[in-house]
Amino acid sequence: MSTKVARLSDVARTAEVSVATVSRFLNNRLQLPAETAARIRRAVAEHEYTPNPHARNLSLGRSETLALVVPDIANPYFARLAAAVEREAAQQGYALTLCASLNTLQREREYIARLSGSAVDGIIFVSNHADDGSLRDPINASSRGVVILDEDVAGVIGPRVFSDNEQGGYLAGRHLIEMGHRSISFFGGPQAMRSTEARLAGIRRAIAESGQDVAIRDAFFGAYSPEHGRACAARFLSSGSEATAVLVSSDEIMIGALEIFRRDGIRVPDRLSVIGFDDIAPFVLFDPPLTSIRQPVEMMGRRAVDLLIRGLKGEDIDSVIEYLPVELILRGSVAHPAGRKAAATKRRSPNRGE
Amino acid sequence: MSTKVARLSDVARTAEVSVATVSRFLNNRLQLPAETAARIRRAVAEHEYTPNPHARNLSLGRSETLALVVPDIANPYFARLAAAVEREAAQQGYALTLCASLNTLQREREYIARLSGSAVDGIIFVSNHADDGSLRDPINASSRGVVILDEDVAGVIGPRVFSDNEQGGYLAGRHLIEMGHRSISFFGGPQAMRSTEARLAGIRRAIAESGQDVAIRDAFFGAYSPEHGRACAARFLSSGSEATAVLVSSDEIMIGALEIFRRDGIRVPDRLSVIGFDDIAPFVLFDPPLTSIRQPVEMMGRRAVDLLIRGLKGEDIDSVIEYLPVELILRGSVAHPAGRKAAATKRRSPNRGE
DNA sequence: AGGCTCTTGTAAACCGGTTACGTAGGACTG
DNA sequence: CAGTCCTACGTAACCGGTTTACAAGAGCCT
Repeated sequence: MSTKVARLSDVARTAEVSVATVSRFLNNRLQLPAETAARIRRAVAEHEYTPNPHARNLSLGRSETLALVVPDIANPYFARLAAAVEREAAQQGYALTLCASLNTLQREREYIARLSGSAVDGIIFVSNHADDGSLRDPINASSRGVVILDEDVAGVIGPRVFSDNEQGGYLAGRHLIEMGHRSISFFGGPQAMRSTEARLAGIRRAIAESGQDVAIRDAFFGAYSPEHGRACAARFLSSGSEATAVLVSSDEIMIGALEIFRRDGIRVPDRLSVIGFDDIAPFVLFDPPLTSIRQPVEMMGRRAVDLLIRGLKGEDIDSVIEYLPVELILRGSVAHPAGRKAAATKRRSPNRGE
Repeated sequence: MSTKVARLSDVARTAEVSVATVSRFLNNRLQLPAETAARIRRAVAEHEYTPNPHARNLSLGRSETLALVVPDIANPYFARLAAAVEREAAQQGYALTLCASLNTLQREREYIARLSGSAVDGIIFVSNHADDGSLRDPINASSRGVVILDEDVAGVIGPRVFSDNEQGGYLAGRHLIEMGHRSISFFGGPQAMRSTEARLAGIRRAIAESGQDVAIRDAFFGAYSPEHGRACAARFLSSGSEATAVLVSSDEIMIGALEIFRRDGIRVPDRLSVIGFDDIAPFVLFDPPLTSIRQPVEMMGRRAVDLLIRGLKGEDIDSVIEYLPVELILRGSVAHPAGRKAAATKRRSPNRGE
């Protein structure tokens, strides 16, 4: 066991050629006669040579590494996103550096600054709150490729990948209206965020399209968190809302809201219908199984990586915006509103609403 | 906006000193008279200089980066672990590279090999299956620091951090026995794994300690996956098992098992008591809320990082093994076995078993 | 004045790759 | 036979930091 790890020059000496020859040969930038090639290969094997990545990075000016900035990987939604990103990155030969921003502007900016240096080749940026502009500038100043994923950061020049939130709101709204609801509540994310606005707009489109007299009552906005969900539910109940159904804008909010509804004995869907958004948590096993809009999380992760890498390779992707398709998963948490006929309460999804 | 990013030599020239002076000054390895220091600081600011990380890494031979090898980040258990690891690493000034092994030996070995080069300073290794020895050798050959986390890899020389699985099995077993169960089933993880063996041993200890005549019936072993959970439940049911309670060895297995139990109308806990392990999923909201052994996931992640970094700093940590304390969270999925008195069916945890 | 130690700084050698440019020798060409 | 091309490599200049070895001048002592 040698104490020292082999360098390129060791291999070159053993193979009796120059370092340039070895380097170019190993990087397939040079054809060599079989005999020389064999000598090099033998020397590589003998020394158990692997190129030093730091040297390689410095020399090439890149590291074949991407960074993912995400509010919190413990959150199952971001965990899934991260898994998809990692998979696609690995497949394309890139490593992935994970950066948890904990949803604070300060840490987001820190990461942007650090990564912009040239620690990584590109950045996938997922934020979870409205930007006051102090994110836009550092991102645009970054010399690296950046793709915005999942939630918009206004004013950033560069590609974006979202799920089709508007369509999600629309599908949810249409379903509720079809089921007979005429007064719908909305437990939303932060008010200033695009995802929130888009989902609300989708509900409105569904309402307009239905031609029915449907009202959105008690729309609450706040963080994508169980706390906010609890607060929504509490305010909803104490307001004596007349809404018969509620669209809950994320799994996290849902978890908090259900806790309160359950505590207060609000039966779902008998007394109140609920429809979720994200569909990451094992909602099949909830009581009742939750009808939900499913976000195309895997696809989002993969598309973001793919775009980023294409950008690194020189393609012009700055103006790409993608809206990936959501899906309505029918389970048991939406029924006809109380007081109406309870026929056909149970329906099954044609796709895979287990 | 300069097209070129500033280098150390640019700063040096502007400050009218040599690069060495700037470098040492910036790394606090040199006291300078106020006037010179100010000149350098001014030059740094003017050029918006940040050291090139690749060059720094090459020169220093380290990258202040750790790697986390984990079967699958989409799995909430590993997601939580990853979050804890990232947080602690960030706090100590290290970046984190994420590597998903997808639980395949091949990818695990690939990662070990790649990372051993010197891409990262240290590795936290989490596997999820029994090793046939082909992991042990590359890990031991690695020039980097490695800490084994969560699941043992036999024969590896180095520090380890586990949860106290034996104690988890014991707490679960004791609880079931106290509730009156005399025939207990075990839906385990892979048979050859330490975590599985330890949990089983814990149940046995509880049985021995109780002095009662308690039997472990229908112990099934397999992957930590919903599929395995479904299979366990199906075999359990078709075998007409006499067990009145089952210890389910992970959230994932639980999710699969509950699916089958629910489908077949097995009421929990009336007909069958279940107790989980991990307690990551939002089991509070399940029907019924699940009693579970909670693993100290955050602590595990942080301890692993802390150990690793201490090792990198030269401390001798090779023989450290830590077993972090688990906790029994009482909720509603364990009752007295059918046929017995149903008194005191509901109990609350003294800690925080909400 | 000569010899010391500090202070402040420099020049140059690393770290370990990649690559632009060059060249020696043989084959082919007109 | 000179000119040209191709093969098969070698030399040395990068990439951008850190650090060792060393020096010039200042202050101080004897």
